[in-house]
Amino acid sequence: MFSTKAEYGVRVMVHLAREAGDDAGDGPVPISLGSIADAEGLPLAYLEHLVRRLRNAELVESRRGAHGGYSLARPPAQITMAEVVEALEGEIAPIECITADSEGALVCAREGEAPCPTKLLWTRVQGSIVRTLSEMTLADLILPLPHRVPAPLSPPKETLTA
Amino acid sequence: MFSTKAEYGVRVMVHLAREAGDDAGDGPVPISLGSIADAEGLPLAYLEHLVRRLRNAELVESRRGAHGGYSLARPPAQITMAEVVEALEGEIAPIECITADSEGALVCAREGEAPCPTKLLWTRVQGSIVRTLSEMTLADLILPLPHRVPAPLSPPKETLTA
DNA sequence: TGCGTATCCTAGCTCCGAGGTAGGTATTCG
DNA sequence: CGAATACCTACCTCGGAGCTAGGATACGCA
Repeated sequence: MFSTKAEYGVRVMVHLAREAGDDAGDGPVPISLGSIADAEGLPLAYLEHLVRRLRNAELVESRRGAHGGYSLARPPAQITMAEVVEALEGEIAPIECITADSEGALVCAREGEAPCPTKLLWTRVQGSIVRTLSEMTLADLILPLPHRVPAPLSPPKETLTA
Repeated sequence: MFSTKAEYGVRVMVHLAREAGDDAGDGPVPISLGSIADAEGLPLAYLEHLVRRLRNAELVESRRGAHGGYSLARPPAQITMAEVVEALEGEIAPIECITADSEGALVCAREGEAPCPTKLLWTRVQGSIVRTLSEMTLADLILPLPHRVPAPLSPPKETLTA
């Protein structure tokens, strides 16, 4: 479904949000990737690749050199998880057929031919994923909130164990 | 995200639902996989693998021999897309960490250790996917319904083009 | 000024699963 | 019987996930 890119990357973002050093006049104190890799038990060299994507998406900022590191580019509440996952995984589409045009409308690739009969299904799935990710921000993840929202997630009745 | 297994398999199911021969006293007239492969432009040998999963999940029934083939095991309205996708793809989980226990509750693997800080996120995504799939049945896909439901899927404002 | 610590960049490596092929056997109809 | 079909097992190939390696560049500090 999602790869470890999303998992690791989200963990990095959460780590940055939690450990955010106080802003010392000159921007927030950056956190080195090494310390994050250590704390999370993830391979540093691999995280470097992931964090690059986050930087390209302007979700984190970096300071090079000694005592350098990364910090969030915006307050956690202004970073949606859709942005984060998108930056890490690329465009979110349940199957190839569904993609998004320049205006954000969902379209079926192979337009012109017979549109895939199952378009409706994948469109809905895509929509529900993107909506769910868009509704959450980094701020929602920095605290271990047990029951923050009243009843947003009714646990699926049948989870369909294979 | 989802593989072609889901795509092809769903198309087979839709095809079966659409072409469903009249019940001729002795159960519905089965449709050969070959004709489906032809009509959909998909490789027959590969479909055989997929349809096996559908059969194991008791979503289709088969008749062997000449004039044999497959037919739906239940009326389309009683087959949820969650069942279909689950049969084809295996358990639906956005990342490894999230799985479902015997009672259908969502749990984080590596329980006991520090639970993944991002559990809340993946749990919600999983929930929204499963819910969406569970709310649709095969019957919803057999007609090209342009706007059947009033406003179930508000198109995501930003589709986040990479 | 030079050393240590970081980010940055490019290249490559390995392994596994997706996606498909091949070829056989069993079953049923005409 | 023989054609058509489902059923089963084994195999192949290729691309991407998930790393690793090694350097170049930038910054802080003694």
